[in-house]
Parts: sequence; structure tokens; C-alpha cells
Amino acid sequence: MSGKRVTSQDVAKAAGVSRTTVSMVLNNVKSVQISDETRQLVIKTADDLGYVPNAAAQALASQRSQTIGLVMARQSHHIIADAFLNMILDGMLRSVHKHGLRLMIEIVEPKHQQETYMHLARSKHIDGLILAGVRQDDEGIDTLIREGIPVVLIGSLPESKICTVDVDNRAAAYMATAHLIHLGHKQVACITNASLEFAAPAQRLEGYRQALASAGLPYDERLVRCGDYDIQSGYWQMNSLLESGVAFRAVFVASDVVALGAISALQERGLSVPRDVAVVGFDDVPMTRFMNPPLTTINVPAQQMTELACETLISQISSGDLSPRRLVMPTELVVRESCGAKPESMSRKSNPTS
Amino acid sequence: MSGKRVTSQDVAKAAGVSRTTVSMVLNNVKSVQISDETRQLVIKTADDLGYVPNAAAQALASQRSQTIGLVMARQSHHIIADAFLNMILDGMLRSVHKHGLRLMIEIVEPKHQQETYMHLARSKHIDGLILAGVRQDDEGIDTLIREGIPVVLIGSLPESKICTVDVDNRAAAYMATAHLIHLGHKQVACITNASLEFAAPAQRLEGYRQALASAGLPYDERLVRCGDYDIQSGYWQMNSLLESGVAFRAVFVASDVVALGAISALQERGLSVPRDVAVVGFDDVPMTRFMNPPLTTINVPAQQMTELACETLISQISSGDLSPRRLVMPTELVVRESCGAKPESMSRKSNPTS
DNA sequence: TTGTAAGCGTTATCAC
DNA sequence: GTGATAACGCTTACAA
Repeated sequence: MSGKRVTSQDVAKAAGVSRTTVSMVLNNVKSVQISDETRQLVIKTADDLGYVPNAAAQALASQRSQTIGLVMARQSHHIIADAFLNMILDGMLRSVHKHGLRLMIEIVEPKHQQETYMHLARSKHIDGLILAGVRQDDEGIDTLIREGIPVVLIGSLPESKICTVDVDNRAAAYMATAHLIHLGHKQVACITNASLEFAAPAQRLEGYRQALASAGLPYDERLVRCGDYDIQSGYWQMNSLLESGVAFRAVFVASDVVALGAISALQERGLSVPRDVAVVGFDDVPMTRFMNPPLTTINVPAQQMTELACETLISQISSGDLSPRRLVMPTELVVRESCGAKPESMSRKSNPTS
Repeated sequence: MSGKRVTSQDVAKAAGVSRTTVSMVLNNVKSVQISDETRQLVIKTADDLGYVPNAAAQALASQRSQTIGLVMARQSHHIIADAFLNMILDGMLRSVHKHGLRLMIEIVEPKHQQETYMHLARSKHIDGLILAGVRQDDEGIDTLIREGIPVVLIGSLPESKICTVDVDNRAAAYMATAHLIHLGHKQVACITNASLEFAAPAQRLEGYRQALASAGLPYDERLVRCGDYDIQSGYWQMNSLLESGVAFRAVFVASDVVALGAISALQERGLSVPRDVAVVGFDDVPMTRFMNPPLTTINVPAQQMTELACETLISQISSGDLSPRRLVMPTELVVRESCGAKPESMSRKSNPTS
């Protein structure tokens, strides 16, 4: 039956001690000396009774919910196919587990973001927040720090005094574009990963422009499109590029997922990658090496970034020190076969995931 | 500064009413008549003060956390590339938002599952649970229902008296395999989506066998492999199949993600899909239509399943009626180009996601 | 070393 | 209609 719940009171009574002692023992408070005997007794009793502390009561009394929130600023349909978010989720799950915390997920429509996550924070449902994919003009973040709520951003926001973990998007995009240029391409198109209202896409576009500039190549707006995080957008934008009639033989797509759609559009028209057009992606999500052809891309250590973000957040929470830090993780170009430069033949897909 | 938090007490004082009244108004309790005047005053005051109820206190007093848990029985590295889980996540996020609830995510290693989610439930951190991907031998579930905790399973567990939402995996697999057979294939291999310790893979394998049987084709164990949810596993198992030397010209892969890996292995050896081997997948995740070639697969309405599971759970929670129901959603075969039967030429990828 | 008692911020049951 | 007053289950000074 759904028997009445066991409370710390019950444990105390059964063990013949007070609730305080039970609490002390179970929370491993070291500032108090408790005989090993009592300690064992309490633990055993709690175990026998199947005692599980009530989370709400614990949170109320201790002012800590032992839960952290992951807020993703995306429209719900983006979640479905966004492999990059998965990597973030995975990193979160790992860290959170390691620290015995819980994870609450929230997605906010890019429009009225602040409202939602502010609520989450203010209701004290969570002790801190990891934010991913916010827009450049998001003002909610400042409110968050003003209220002293621990927050770490995955990505970066030029103006804010907030902890961030990011890669150097500009430099990475530069590297990707330069790769294409070094291969001899003069007409390089670009499809960003998302609207320029987000920080990363803007930075990546900037890197693309700089690479063009330093190679003495002109920047042609007609060769640039903005993706929207998902496969479809890549498909559409590539078609738009193709239909514009402006010639190009290479394209830098600032997201692997978007690139998949773009390549599909190319192939549907009988165009071959890389023979007719070379493409380089961005993110290095797991499926890239299994694509046809395997995609040359920029590796972004998403899981490590996320774990780092988590660690940072957790230390913010426990130390109370919210001073901003900007952590930048390294990226690297992973050459596969979508640009024609076929690397060594047999090493592909050979290393186990574990 | 991090000013002191506003409590219902503060609102009451500022509005010149009692805490009870504040609570009544804000929670829209209809069993009590409150003057419209007072009502407005309270609402306005709360708003002006920026009052947000403390979630822990609310949960403690009301015995409801307004949070539901999503438990995914997968190893953490599976999350990364499992497009199917994303569809589930998306469905969850939608429903949960619609009802003003929160979502807590937990993943459990297939081994000691019960422990983890039992804890989540017993600590009352959540009001109910959605379970995805549990093994056939999971015993935790029975404990859950015995304790009266609302649970809905996405998938099915033959033995349990629990609410489930699933597709008819056996029938769908039968349909997929039969499609291959009707195309004239006599030697059809199979790679399951995961180990047979999980329910769905076992059922799908069964459907495959039945299709073979009713076509009078022999079941050859050497043509069967078990995937493990991710792309890599498809790649490896296909290689294993290829290396076994047993001939086959078609393969039913019980997961699109696994199929991607399998196709990649085929193509890496210079084999063409569908010319050399036809393949049909399972799930119809978003990327399938963008694969090269576009994958013929079984459509599983994952989002709707999840939303339905959520609705069911929510009504369990509010009604207290936990009587088991088994909901089965329809599947359908989506013919694309990976089996050689090229469908109509231009309709592909044309419908917007929204 | 252990126990007492005062919160933590709500909700909910009553009288008024 | 509205306002005291108990719970709710736990943490944590402080006292013994």
C-alpha cells in the first residue's frame, strides 16, 4: 500500500535519538562529534525504515534545492534535431550526477526569455543556472546577476559581466574558411548556423569575412545566408543560394546540422560534394564522420565545455563568489572528405566512443 | 543588491490583508468568495513587489512539486546521438510547458536503475514519472506502482500493470521487413536497435522473423546483429555482417540512427545503397529525409506519444486514478530511396516543419 | 555528545 | 469574505 511516509522523526524515535542527531548523521556534518555507535545505529535504522528525506522540506530549511537548471534558448522544434544541444545535455547530465545534484530543464522561446528563467530562479527552485544559446540582446541576464543568482553562460555575450564558457568562434570560422581558400577556392559562400541576433553566428560570420579579407577576396553579400539551427534551414538556404545564380564552388556552413541539409539540397540537384562544391561544417557532432561524404568540420569540445560550465557554476554556488570569468576552449579543424582533400584512408571511425 | 526576498507576508502587509487572502487570490481558489476589489489589489501589490512564491515552501505545504520527471534508461554516451530521445524530450517540453509544470531529467545506467529513480520519487521531488527505455527485467517499476507513484512508460513491458504508450513494434517491423521481401529480396539481414534485454528490440526482431516466416523464408541467425542505440554500433555491426561472408542484399535496421552507421560502413566499402543493398530503418527521425540516400523507414509518432504519455501522467496525478492503460499509436511505412523504389520525384523535403 | 526549539514560506482549516 | 493558527518535514543555532 502507499503507506505513510517515513520522516526523520520516525527514524529518531526508532533509533532512540533526536531528530537533530539523525539530521547530523545523515548529512555528515563534521562540526559535531557523534559516537560511531550512534552513527551506525542511525544509518542502519534509516535504511531499515527506507527513509528518504523530503526534498521540499530540505530545500525550505536549508535554502538550497540541490538542483541546477539548464535553460536553452531555442524554439521547441529546434530541440528535435539539434545534435549540438545533445552534447550539452550529455555534459550536464554527467557533471550533475557526479555532484549528486538534480537537473531541471527549461526551454525558452527566444522572444520573452527573461521572464521564464527569472521565474525559475526567483522561485528558488534551482540554486543556479546554465544558459545556452541566448540572444545578444537578452537583458534578463543582467537582472540575474544583479539579484545574485549564480549563472554560467555557454557561449558569450560581449557586454555582460558574467561567467562564460565558449570557443573562439571568430578564429574557428576563420580557420574553416581559410582551409577552403587554401584549397584554391575563390568563391566561397557561407550559411550561418542561425540568425545574427545570436552571438555565435555573428562571430562566425565575422571570421568568415576576415578570412576572405586577408586572402584579398571580396565579400559578396549575395553569397551569404542565415541558417536557423535545424536541418531544414540548411536545405532551404542552400536552395536559395543555388537559385540566386551567383556562382560558388565552396561553402562554409557554421553548423554541422545545417550543413547536412545544405548537402542534401546539393545532392538532390545532382551536384556532388566535394567535386562540385566543397563544404566545411562546424561543431563536429557525432554523425559528421558517418555522413556521405564524411564532413570536414571544426571540432568544438561541447561536452568538456559543458562540464566546465557546470563545475564553475557549482563552485559559484558553494563559494558565493560570482566574479565573472571568461573561459575559452580550443577548437581544431578536422579534415575529412567533404572538401576533396581525402585524408589517410583507413583510420576513419576506428576509435571506440568510450 | 541581492535584496531580501519578497514573501507572501510582505504582500499581505502591503496590501493590508492576510496571508491567507493572498494565497487564495494568487492560487485562484474558487471555493471562497473574495471581493473583486481585494482581488485586484492583491494581484497588483504582488506584481509591484515582484513577488514569486517559494517553490520549496509551496511543495512542502501542498504536497505537490509541480514537477515531473523524465527518466531515460540509457548510458550517458547514448544521449549524444540518439535522435529518438530528442523527439521524446521535445514532446515532454511541450506538454510540461502547456500545463505550467517543470521538468526534471534523470538518466539511469541500465544496471541499477530502480535505485535512482526510486529516490527521485520517494524524495517527493517530483509528482510523477515518465520512463523511457527501460529493460525488460526492470523490477523498480513494480515498486513504484506499489507505492502509488504515478508512472507512465514510453514503450511497453509485457508483465507490468502500468500505463504504457507505445507503438506496435512487432507489426511495424513486420511491415518493414515485408516491404523488403515484396521488393524481391530473399536474403534479408537485420540489425536491431539495441540489446534484446530491452523490450522494443526484442519485439522488432520478432516482427522481422514473422515476416520472414510468412514469406516462407528461412531465419538465419548469421544474418542478425544487435545494435546499441548509437551510430557507431550500426557501423560496427554492419562490418561484422559484411565480414561474416554470408550474402545478403537487403537489411532491416531497427533504428534510423543505427542505420546511418550501417550505411556508412556499406559506403565505405564502395557498396551502394540501394543498388547493392537495400535498407529500411525505424523511427523516422528528422534527418532521415536528408540522408544520402534518403532513408525508407517506419514513422513513429514520438512527439505525440510523449505528449500523450504526459497528458496521461498529469491526469493520473490530479485524479489519483492509477489504473493501467495500454495506449498504442499507429506507425506507417515511409518509402524514400534507400530500397530502390524511388517515389515521386519532387515532393521531398517540401513541407515546412511548423 | 545529544537534545530543545525556533524558524523556513506556503497552504488549508477553521472560527469570526 | 477575511484572518488567525496549525501543519508540512527538515536544518541549525543554542542549550544541556
